[in-house]
Amino acid sequence: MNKADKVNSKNKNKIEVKNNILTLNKIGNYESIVKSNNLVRGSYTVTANEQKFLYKIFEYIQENKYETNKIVFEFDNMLREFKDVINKNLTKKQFWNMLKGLQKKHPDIIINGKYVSTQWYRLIGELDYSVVTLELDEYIFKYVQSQKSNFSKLLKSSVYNFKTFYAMKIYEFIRSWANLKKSEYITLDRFKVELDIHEKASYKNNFANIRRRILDPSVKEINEISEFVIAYEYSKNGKQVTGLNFYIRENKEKENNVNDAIELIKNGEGDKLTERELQSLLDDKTVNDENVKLEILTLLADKIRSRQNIVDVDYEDFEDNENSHEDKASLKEDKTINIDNLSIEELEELVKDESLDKEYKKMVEDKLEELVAVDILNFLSDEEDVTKNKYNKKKDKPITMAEKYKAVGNPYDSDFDNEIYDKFIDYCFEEKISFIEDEVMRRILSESIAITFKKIGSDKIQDSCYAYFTTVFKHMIKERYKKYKEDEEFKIRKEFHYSKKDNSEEVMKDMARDFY
DNA sequence: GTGGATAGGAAAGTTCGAAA
DNA sequence: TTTCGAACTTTCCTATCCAC
Repeated sequence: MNKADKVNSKNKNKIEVKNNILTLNKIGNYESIVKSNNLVRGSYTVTANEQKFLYKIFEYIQENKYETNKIVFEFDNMLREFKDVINKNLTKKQFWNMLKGLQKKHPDIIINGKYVSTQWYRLIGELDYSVVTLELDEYIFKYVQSQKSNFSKLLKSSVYNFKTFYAMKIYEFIRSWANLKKSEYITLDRFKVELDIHEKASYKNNFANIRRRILDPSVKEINEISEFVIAYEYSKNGKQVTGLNFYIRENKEKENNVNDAIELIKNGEGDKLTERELQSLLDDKTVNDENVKLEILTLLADKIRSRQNIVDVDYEDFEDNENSHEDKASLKEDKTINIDNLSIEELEELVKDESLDKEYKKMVEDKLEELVAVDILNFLSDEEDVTKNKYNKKKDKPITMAEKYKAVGNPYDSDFDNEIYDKFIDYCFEEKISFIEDEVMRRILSESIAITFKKIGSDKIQDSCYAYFTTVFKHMIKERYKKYKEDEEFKIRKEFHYSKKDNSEEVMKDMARDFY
């Protein structure tokens, strides 16, 4: 046993002895905070730090077995303890302002089955940073002080580690259900009320925002930090989301994983851990061994260093490479003809020249493709400039569906020309390009191609039309690639498709569509 | 004070399903 | 079957928070 282990072991003994003394003296549960479900299911919003302060007050009441709702504490002591749980510096002035700010907030708590608006506490005393007295609302005090029935136990190791208020609040819901059930249904309306978002414009008729900003981040945080693994799904009435089903199980793996990981590090096998696992260990407050922490940091630094040297050769063709632009620029200088000022006809002549340098020829072809694309756009638009999205302009009133379909056509229209569309798909596949398929795009494509055929009908224009769409879709692919490159799902899909080892046309088409 | 992260609001765009 | 409004999703901009 090395020195650090001895120190840790000694500390561990100290903690055990302390806990035993507390248990014997029935002083209280030092691992959790208890909160009435009437408070848990109340309707209120506070900031994450304010919620942590409230937890601190509740903890204070329960540890010191308060009998009255006047809570007295030394300002400096409370500030020190509070700074420990929020993990950041806070000046006395900031802490005082937070106390005053929280006083002004009005939670709706459940009293006799009904929501009643109240305030958390009244702040008694002067601004001298000495002793502070908080006079809690009598019901709030009762809901925290008395622990007879209908209470939820909140683990300190979870609540003090959450970063967002919504994660804390949803964790409280889960805690209030978890003793009884593996899943729980809550109506969306009630969920909104309890999170106090029912009157906020961005959540009122916007379930996507609730998912994106509340549900998904909170579930992620709860799964990473708390003793639960949760998931949710939503139920609908027609199109309208009406309720949420939460699925809950205990995260037994979490504790085991941490212990296993520490064991690996101690055995000198820490490099088997991923960057994410190491980061998670570093953030884990249960990891106290300074030697282990140092080793985690070293491993993490190595991982990051090695990652930065990796070149993604598979996809570099898609990259916008600064150097390649410089190469092209220098290439241009070597030539006597500057292609920037040439017309389509001149470029078409030039591209026929077989003596051209291969790279220079590619430049000429690209330029030609670009000019043809613009030409086709102008041709298709007649007088209007279709490169500008007419629906992006701000309007006094929103465009109706009738107006929209009048402009781009109704995709359910029976005149929709599937034959031309299918030809285009084949062309895309042969050229190894893919595209986003949706109703409006489908219609625009079909119409554009049809107009081109009808007006000119020559093979040349047909090729130019394809060339234009190729340009557009290559651009779309490039944009999507940038997003996908950072996306874990992309890697998983890639592995999945390669593992299929099926190169049939159908599978390849599906694959292309999936990727882009 | 500054800059990055997060939350909120608004508007454009998409999808679904009810009604004609 | 067609039309089109309601609900949902995505995107962009601004405000606020928070760490340095």
